[in-house]
Amino acid sequence: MSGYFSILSASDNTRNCVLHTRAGDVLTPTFMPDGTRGAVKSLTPAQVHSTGVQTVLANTYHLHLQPGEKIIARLGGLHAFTGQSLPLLTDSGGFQVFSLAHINKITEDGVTFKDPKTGDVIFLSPEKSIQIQFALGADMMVAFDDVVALDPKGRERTAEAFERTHRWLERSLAEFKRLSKDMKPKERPLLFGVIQGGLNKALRKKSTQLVQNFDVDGIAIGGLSVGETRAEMHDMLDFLVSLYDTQRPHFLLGVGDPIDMRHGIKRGIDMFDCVLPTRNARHGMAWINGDKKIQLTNAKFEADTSPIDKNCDCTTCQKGYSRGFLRHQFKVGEPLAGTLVSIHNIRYLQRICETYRAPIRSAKSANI
RNA sequence: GCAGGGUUAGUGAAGCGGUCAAACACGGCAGACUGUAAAUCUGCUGGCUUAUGCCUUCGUAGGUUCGAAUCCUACACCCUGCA
Repeated sequence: MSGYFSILSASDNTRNCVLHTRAGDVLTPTFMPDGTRGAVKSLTPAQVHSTGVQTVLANTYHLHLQPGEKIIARLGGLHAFTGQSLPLLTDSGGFQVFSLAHINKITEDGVTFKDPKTGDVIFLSPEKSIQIQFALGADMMVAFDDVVALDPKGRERTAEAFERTHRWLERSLAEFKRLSKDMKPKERPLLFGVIQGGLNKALRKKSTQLVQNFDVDGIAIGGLSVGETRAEMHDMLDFLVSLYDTQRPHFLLGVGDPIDMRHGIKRGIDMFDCVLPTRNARHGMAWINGDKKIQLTNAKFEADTSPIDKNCDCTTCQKGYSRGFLRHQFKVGEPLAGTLVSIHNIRYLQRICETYRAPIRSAKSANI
């Protein structure tokens, strides 16, 4: 924790900070799109950049499986490989333990996966995950955690996953320190530990304290947006806000609905990542002013000449692509439609973050 | 001209006496999607209406039968051989 994180201002629990990564500074609050396999689906790095995004995610599990970190390292590391100069954050693969749950075995040592496509059996552990993330060349990393669903079956495992996540964090951090010990402070990546505990507040509180007792650079909140109701998620964010170490960044994993982001930002969250803006874009959904959603594939847009949102400053809306055009491209299966709406949706989320950044800064400078 | 095959809902295509308003696919309409096994998945898709209801449909017109998309006859159109 040596000067990599600066708080510019804070108003109530909404924060305006700068995260200094080895690949550049990131202003928060910020939304980071998911480029799971090395690309934000359907977008070029330049298109991603056009949305004002400052960081892109990639996934340890998926890239390990294909093409493998050795190939990526040979191709120059994640930045050169993906053509993305922005700071890159890799997720640990912990979420895949959860999302691919029916094809894995979890032991204390780690997790055994079977690739649903190739049948390849692979093993992931806290050490392995960190090693892969180093090999990939990530600027920010996430410790390998144990995520559980919030359905009845998952809830039975909440305590177990909670405890294991902390044991795994200890191992993740040890491996992280081992692999970064020869790096200069400004050259080393940042590591986020993950809070778990399901919807159990006592466990969540304990988890927050335990994770923050470790020498991790950032706090990630995991295990939310995995099937709970919006009220349950918001309630947990309300509960956690007073428990965070304010001197470290707070990263809410997997949340990217506008309403949830606004709720999170007001409760101390600095960073978000989510597949929602891009996945839903490919499925024809666009957010418009007021956090409302429109389904561009709907017949009513057939002859609609207006852009997705006339108040939007994204390149898709600025270039005047009409709803009617986008609907047509969706109906004929043209990938361009998903691309154009992905740009719009990511920009929409990024603009939400900017609206929470700007007022705080201007308020502060006004006070000065 | 002769012989054979075919004509089914928006399209393609099953069905070959009752359990057929008619499989399935596509198309159409709508919904879902929150650390991406996701350009995916789900529902509806003759009409009226929402009921274990009625009505109209399987090229056209007749017929057989308690009952026909399914059998018979004629006609129309299409395809393939032989002339």
